[in-house]
Amino acid sequence: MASLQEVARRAKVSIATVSRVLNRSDKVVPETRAIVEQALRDLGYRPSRVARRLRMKDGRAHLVGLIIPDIQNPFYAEIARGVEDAAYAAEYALLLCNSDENPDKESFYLGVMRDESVDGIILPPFDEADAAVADTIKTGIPVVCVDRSLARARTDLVEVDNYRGAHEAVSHLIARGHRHIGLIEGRTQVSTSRERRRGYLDALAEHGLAPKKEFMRAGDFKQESGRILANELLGLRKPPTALFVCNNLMTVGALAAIHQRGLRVPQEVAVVGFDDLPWAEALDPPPTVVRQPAYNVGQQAMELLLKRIMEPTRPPVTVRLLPELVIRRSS
Amino acid sequence: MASLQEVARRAKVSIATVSRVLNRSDKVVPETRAIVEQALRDLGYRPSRVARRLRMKDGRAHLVGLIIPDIQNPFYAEIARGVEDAAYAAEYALLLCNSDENPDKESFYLGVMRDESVDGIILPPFDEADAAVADTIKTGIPVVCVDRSLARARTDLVEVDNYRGAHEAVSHLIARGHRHIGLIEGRTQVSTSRERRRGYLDALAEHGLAPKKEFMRAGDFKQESGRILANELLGLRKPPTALFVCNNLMTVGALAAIHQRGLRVPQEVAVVGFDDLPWAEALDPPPTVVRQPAYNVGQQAMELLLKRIMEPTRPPVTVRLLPELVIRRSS
DNA sequence: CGAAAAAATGTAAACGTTATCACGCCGATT
DNA sequence: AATCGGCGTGATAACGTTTACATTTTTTCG
Repeated sequence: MASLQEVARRAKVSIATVSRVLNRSDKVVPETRAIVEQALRDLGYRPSRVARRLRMKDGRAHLVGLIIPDIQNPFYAEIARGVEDAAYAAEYALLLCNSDENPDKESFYLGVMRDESVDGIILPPFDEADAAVADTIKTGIPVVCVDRSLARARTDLVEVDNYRGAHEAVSHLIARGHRHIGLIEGRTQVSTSRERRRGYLDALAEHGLAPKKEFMRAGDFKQESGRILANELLGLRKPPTALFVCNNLMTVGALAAIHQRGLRVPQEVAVVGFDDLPWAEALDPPPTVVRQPAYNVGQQAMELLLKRIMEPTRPPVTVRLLPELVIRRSS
Repeated sequence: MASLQEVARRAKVSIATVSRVLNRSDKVVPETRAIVEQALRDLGYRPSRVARRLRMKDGRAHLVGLIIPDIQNPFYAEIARGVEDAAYAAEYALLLCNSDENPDKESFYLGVMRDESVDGIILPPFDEADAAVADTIKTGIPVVCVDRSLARARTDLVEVDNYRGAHEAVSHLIARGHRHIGLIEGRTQVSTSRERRRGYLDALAEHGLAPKKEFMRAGDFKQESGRILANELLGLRKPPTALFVCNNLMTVGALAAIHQRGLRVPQEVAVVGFDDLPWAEALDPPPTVVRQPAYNVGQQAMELLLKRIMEPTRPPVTVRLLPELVIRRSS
């Protein structure tokens, strides 16, 4: 509440001097410095981030934005934690928003972030052609993409090797003797979905298995669609003996569908999911999954963003992290 | 990026006029209004929230802070969603931070929020005596407490009837025939913990059961402590036949401990947890829990905060929501 | 000792808004 | 005809910082 003005008055110096002792920039003679510091303490002065941000050019707001589809999805919650911890370590605050995979919300929040003059933004773009994000990048705000990539713009990117994860998962099922493997994928506009599908197809092909159209279903990443699609697949005349489900929520939905049909896992139908689940060990059965290093994704994204803020012209880099197949009892 | 200045120049009017057409306050003659609006569009003008916030007195930043212990805890994630949705509906942005139940982090973020001149703050206080929160309230920033209450300060509060929830849970176990019921509670400085313990004790007393010290253990709300304490209880010479576990993470930990010991649920040991779990249905077994209306807590907190922002002198209110006993297969 | 150089401090502009006040113009009132 | 109100607008002072520049004080040294 106390402003520079008041501190200056109390210390009987000019506001410039106070500002100087605060920013330890120019030299201030020890005596005055002491006086000013005393006044600072007496008044419990705290600089206004708002005024500071208005005055200064880019990159020193110590505020970054994070837009994620849904904080209730543990995958994104884990990313968020990674970002947050790295931000806190660098004394940055975080403006966190849920886009709900809704372009309008994403747009709204991108606008807010521009208008708040954040130092940078971290997000998984809605899809490869995300126009709102492209526009934001044009304004010059540093953007780091996580999880999903953007087709046109060249930004820093932290992604996971989705192809490899899917390939390993499906190879694992094949190694377990499965020949009829169903695929439940997410929205196909999203780059990760397509990579996972490629991994699935290639793994099949490498083992001389022909993909079947009717075994491949696309959902929307949500639990309910996992349930519905698993039901469809298991309701076929010749159903698959194994399911590869392309994200965490849909995996839970698929398991629910399987339970509902009274099928035993993995004896009657095996399941491998993408994304680990926080309480996987307590699930029935604990599912085999492709675990993404989500915390690292967030952490590295924040570190990349900090680097870019410091050095805006640095050429964009892509960090590709490796997923890990965690074999539990559903396969 | 375009400022009022530039718009004014292009429309050949003063910045005051531009500001007027933006804030539709004073009258502007239709002709000039049209010209200005055209200029606004041409330049793609967006007002700077930062400048606006600096200039205006309290309550119009359209920015509120939310501090929660851990976004990875589904209970808080659900609260956060409730807050976020209500905020978005009112076109407020959210500054979200994790305190990790760490007073220093909480303090840091409270500071950030002061310095950002947020319109208000929503949080579960660290404990009843939370000094950092008390100080923040003194500065005049509207604060709404959720989940936990504050001893001294009189703030708006959205809480859940913890006593009742615990009472119902334990009564349910007693009705199922249990006479030896263990309690795994959280940090006892937190008001909710004590209320839940009261509910436990009263339910026992009402059925003529004497509480046993050795059946009551206090943890720190985290999964690991649930595991450890459940192990302690089940390792007693005469172990309890049922466990009442006072939050979600500790419930998962307790279930893990039980599995590890090879005990069958609910035949050998029954469990009732506090807080619902998002994938309860997929857990083994699906646990009986006291479900808190976390989404509503968040939503109502945000609405209360908005009211207070509009009317700062309104007397504080307490909203008490009812939990619901969801009986599944662990009891 | 005095002038120049160096160091410390002060002044004021700028950041992008909102809001108060003053100004000019026009029709209406005495 | 002089005055008054009202209305639309423009100038300008905040808000709380940082910083370029101006000014004052101190130090250096011939």
